Order: sequence, then C-alpha cells, then structure tokens
Amino acid sequence: MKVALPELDQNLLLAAIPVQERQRWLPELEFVELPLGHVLYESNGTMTHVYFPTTAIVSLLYVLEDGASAEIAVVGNEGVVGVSLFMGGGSTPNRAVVQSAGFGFKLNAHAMREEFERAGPVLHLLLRYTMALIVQMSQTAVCNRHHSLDQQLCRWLLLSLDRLSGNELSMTQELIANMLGVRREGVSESALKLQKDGLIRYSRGRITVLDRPGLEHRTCECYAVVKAEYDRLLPLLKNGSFGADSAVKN
Amino acid sequence: MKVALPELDQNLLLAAIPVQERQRWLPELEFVELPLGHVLYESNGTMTHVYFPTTAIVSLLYVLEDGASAEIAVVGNEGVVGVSLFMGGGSTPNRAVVQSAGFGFKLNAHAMREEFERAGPVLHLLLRYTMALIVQMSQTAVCNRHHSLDQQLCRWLLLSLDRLSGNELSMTQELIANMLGVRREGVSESALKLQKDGLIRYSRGRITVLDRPGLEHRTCECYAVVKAEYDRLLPLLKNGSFGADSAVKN
DNA sequence: CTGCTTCCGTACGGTAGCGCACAGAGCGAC
DNA sequence: GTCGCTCTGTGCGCTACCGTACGGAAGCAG
Repeated sequence: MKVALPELDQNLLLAAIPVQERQRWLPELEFVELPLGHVLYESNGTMTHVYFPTTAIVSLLYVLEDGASAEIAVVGNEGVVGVSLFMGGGSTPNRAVVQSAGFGFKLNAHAMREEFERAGPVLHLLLRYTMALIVQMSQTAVCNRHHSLDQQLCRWLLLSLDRLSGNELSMTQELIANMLGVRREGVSESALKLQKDGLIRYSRGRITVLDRPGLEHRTCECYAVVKAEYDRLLPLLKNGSFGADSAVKN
Repeated sequence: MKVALPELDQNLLLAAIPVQERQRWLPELEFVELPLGHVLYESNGTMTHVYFPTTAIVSLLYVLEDGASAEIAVVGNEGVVGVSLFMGGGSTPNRAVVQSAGFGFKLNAHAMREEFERAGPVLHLLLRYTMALIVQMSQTAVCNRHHSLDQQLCRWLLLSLDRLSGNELSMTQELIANMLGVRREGVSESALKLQKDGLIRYSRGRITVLDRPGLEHRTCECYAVVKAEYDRLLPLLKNGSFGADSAVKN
C-alpha cells in the first residue's frame, strides 16, 4: 500500500477511506500536535478545519453561561472532530478541547466540504460516524440523569482508555470533574473508592488502571451500549481494513 | 403552486423542499394519524419509515434496562423522525413515541434513501436539521446535569408549546415525569408552583399556559439556546419559503 | 534545602430530588 | 347514584451531591 504517512492509519476513519479518495486528500492533510488543553473550537466560534485524532483524545464540552460545563462526547482515533462543518451550520455551541495530549491530522474546511460534496463513500462513512456520535450524546444525556457519580467515573475512564494505548492516562481530578460536570471533591471520593479496591492507582494527575474488568463491572450499562454501537456502526474500523465501500452501505 | 396536499406545508421541512423534488415524493408520502402514545420506533427496532409530523409531537426517549427513561429530544412540525435511516445504521437505541396526538406524513425507507442519494438540496436540508437535533441533544445532556426540575419543566413546556398551535397541551404529570426522567411527585410540586403563581392551569392531563413570558423568564438558558439554534440553522422554515437552494449552503 | 504551586484528601452543614405511602378529587361506566 | 379508575396533592425519611473550607502531600524552581 503506497501511503505516504503511516500515521494516517492510526485514525480509523482515515484508514477506512478507500485509497483513491485518500490520494486526493494527502496534500491537504496536515499532521499536527495536539497539546493538552488546546482548544480546537470555541463555543459558537468559526471552524476552519476538521481534526482526525490519532493519539490524542478530544472532548466535546458544553459550557454554560455561568461557567459550569459538561462533556457531551469524546472523540479519539475512531473519529473526527468538527462534524458540524460538513453537516452544515458551521458552528456549534460546543467547545472542543484536547483532553489527552497527542497528535492528529487536520484538514481545511474547503477540502472537507469538497470531498463531502462528491457524495461518495467518504460522505457515507462520515455520516455513519456522526450517527455513532449521536448515540454517544444521547447516552450521556440519560447517564447524567440516572446514574451515580461512581458509575459515571468508571464509564469515563473506560471510554478514555479505549482511545489510548496502554493503561495510563494523565488527568487531574479537577479536569475530570469539569468533564463530568461535578465537583472536584466528588471525583476525589469516587476515585478513592476505586483505589481502595485496587482497581486504579491515582497520583498527581496520573491514573493507572490496574483492573479493567473490575471497572467494567462497576460502570453503568452506558459504557457497553456506546461501545457496542460504535462497533456496530463502524465495524470495519476494527481490523484497519480500507474496504469502506462495503462498510458504508446503509 | 400546484401541490396536492396543503397539509404538506404544515411540516416545515417538507415545505422547504423545492417543488420538483416534492413532485417525486408525492406518490410516496402517506398522510397518517399519530395517536397519543403510539410508538413509531422501538429501541433498536427496525425502521421502515421516516415521519414528518404536521400537528403531532414526537419524543425521542431513551429507555434504560431498568425501565427508567429520559427524553433526548423532541420533534414537531419543524423536523423529521428517524434520522438514523438516512444517516446510516438503520436503528438507534432510542424509542420514538407520540407525545401529543396529531397527524403527519410517513415516507418509506426506500424512497427516503433514494432521494437522499441524489445528494441534492434535500440531503443538505436533512443534514442541517440533524445538526439542529444534535444541538438539542447536547443541550439536554447538560441541562439534565446542571438545572433544577423547576427550570426543566418550564423548558419542556415551552419546547412543546412551540410545536403546537394554541396554548393548551394534553399531558399527564406522569408522562411529563417520564420525559424528564424524574418522579411524578416532583413534577406535581413544580407544576404547583407554576400554578400558584398564575403561569399555568393544570387539571387532569390538560395544561393551559396563561403566561408564556413568565415561563420564559423562569426557564434556564437551554430553551433559548435550542430555539435560537433551530432558527439559525433552519431560517427559511419560518416563512414557509421553498427556497431551499439558498438555505442549504454550508 | 526552602519555598511555592499544584494536586489531592477530608470534613460538615445544606438541599434537591428519591422512594414510598396515602388521601382526595375528577370523571366515566354501569 | 355509585363504583372504580385515573390523576393529582401531600408528607416523611433518606441519599447523593453541592458549597465551602482547610490541611497536607508531591513535585518544581531557585
């Protein structure tokens, strides 16, 4: 396979795009570093690029007028940040912020729209991904309503872990609290329970997951549902196949 | 304008579709009654049609394993139920249920996909609507997290009212509680406050809104944000224009 | 080593909403 | 009428989480 950037395949969406479509994109795709805390889009701000994370994780945050916030969804190497750019409208009331440092590709709005307008396999792939994102959002909404902080913390850790290699993540309790929309002290308490039971180790912004099945056992159904939905909607991403033609049938 | 069914224009999406596209659809569109409580889609069920409500209101509900539920979004005459049919995937973990009786049009999946595949103005219109739906979902998620039941009840009443003509809605407190994902007693208390302050009148499943500005004053920012976003993304729907060509530019 | 900053543990009163239980009120069926 | 059902009001203890406050520990800079 004659692909210039092997890192390309680290983003599962890019990897799933048929070779000839990718060839058109190569000159436009820019490999960029995404440092922790970097804001890709501000709420209602203009969007000039979409981002395909490879090793980074990006959170879609909703920030209320009074400064309170909550995470709506999380995007890693399985997806793309900035769906509203091709969906239409051009901006959203969400903030996109790098939750875990790493790298990714960015693509300018013009190239993105142009490819989208071809109405080929790329369009279908992106729409399918957007559908998975919608599922994640609705799951977040109901999880916020009905599940305990303990469960939500486990869900959050697992969703983050799925988008990383290894079993460590850098994240202060303060930041996790922002994501979950709760107090820092609440996260502290819940994390302590997990630590006391030997599921994780937590020290100054470094979390080491010791017992993943244990976390899965403690979390609410929301984690499994979201994961299953991603697997169902984007099945070919799993083996890195680029046979998107068959993947995008409705 | 030679349109067979004047009711067509009652759904703002249908009204915004250019005439020639509509002509293709006319034989496929079926005017149907949507009685209260009717389930259009079950969670993870197969979807055979999409629905364009005219006078009915449809709730997208998420039902958890233990039976608890929460409303993810609400669709009235401004939208379409069943976006996953054209987005891809074909099913969602949401239940779609008629929240307020009325009528609407249904369109079979095949015709829907066929039109969508033409990648013309209809595709862009639908995607733009889906984007507004996404905004509503994320607002619901954050509202569930941060705002009081009092505020959420006002938001819910206003969103429902916007999709109806008149100032009355038929809805038991029990059902509202299901939508909001709270106890029936909680709704009872909040509704009483509104009633005591003369904003609404409530009697055995019939709510009459007496003071709409009062409700708007009590609700959280979420109502205004969602409304503004719908107006921004679907501006031409407001005056019933069918100039969708200009409406769908990204 | 010292000092400073960041991050984390802990405590405590306050409260919104829950689960449960029950009573009354409206309304239709017969 | 009267029975029965649905819908609504009310009370009460309980729990999870909030707001606030403070202290200590880990790491960095000099």
